[in-house]
Amino acid sequence: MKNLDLNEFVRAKRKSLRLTQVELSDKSGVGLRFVRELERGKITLRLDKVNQVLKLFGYQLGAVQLNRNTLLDETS
Amino acid sequence: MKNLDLNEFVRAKRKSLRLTQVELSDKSGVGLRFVRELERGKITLRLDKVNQVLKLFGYQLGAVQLNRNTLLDETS
DNA sequence: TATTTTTATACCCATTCGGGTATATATTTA
DNA sequence: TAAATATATACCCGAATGGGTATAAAAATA
Repeated sequence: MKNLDLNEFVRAKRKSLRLTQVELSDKSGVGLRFVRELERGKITLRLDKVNQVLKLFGYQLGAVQLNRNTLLDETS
Repeated sequence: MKNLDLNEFVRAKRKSLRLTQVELSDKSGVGLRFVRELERGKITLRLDKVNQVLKLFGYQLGAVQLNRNTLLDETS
């Protein structure tokens, strides 16, 4: 199954910083292919690689409750 | 302050349900070795496998903010 | 329209995850 | 104490990740 908006979150954050996938790849240190697979919603990615990207945005992976309406992006 | 690490979270949740690693392995469908590596804090795990475990607790992986110096911790 | 930029697929392949299993080391219980 | 249970560590190995690269397609720009 798709990975809970994580892909959309990354894409939105990247766009908000006006970065291309190539630039995000360079800045985060992960491969370009990884950035693309991440934004496309691949679910078998490695935790450390995802965190490497999220760290640029000031985020990291953590356990969040299901059921709760997290459809709203509270980036305010 | 660190937001309860994923490995500690899993272990705490498992203990609260009075499950052994073997039982968690069976119920979640991941291998026993994976459960142990997860609770030991291995960072190169796969997203889908971690989510397979978290789902049992009603959680899943998501992007959470770093540098949360506010005191509104909902940690048990 | 044409050009440029960005993103999507496909391929090769070294690295390594993750399952299973066995053994060793706690930890708990009688 | 011993016995039972739980957890940690180590090994083999198939399968898949992720990097790099090339090409195609799409989107943006003039």
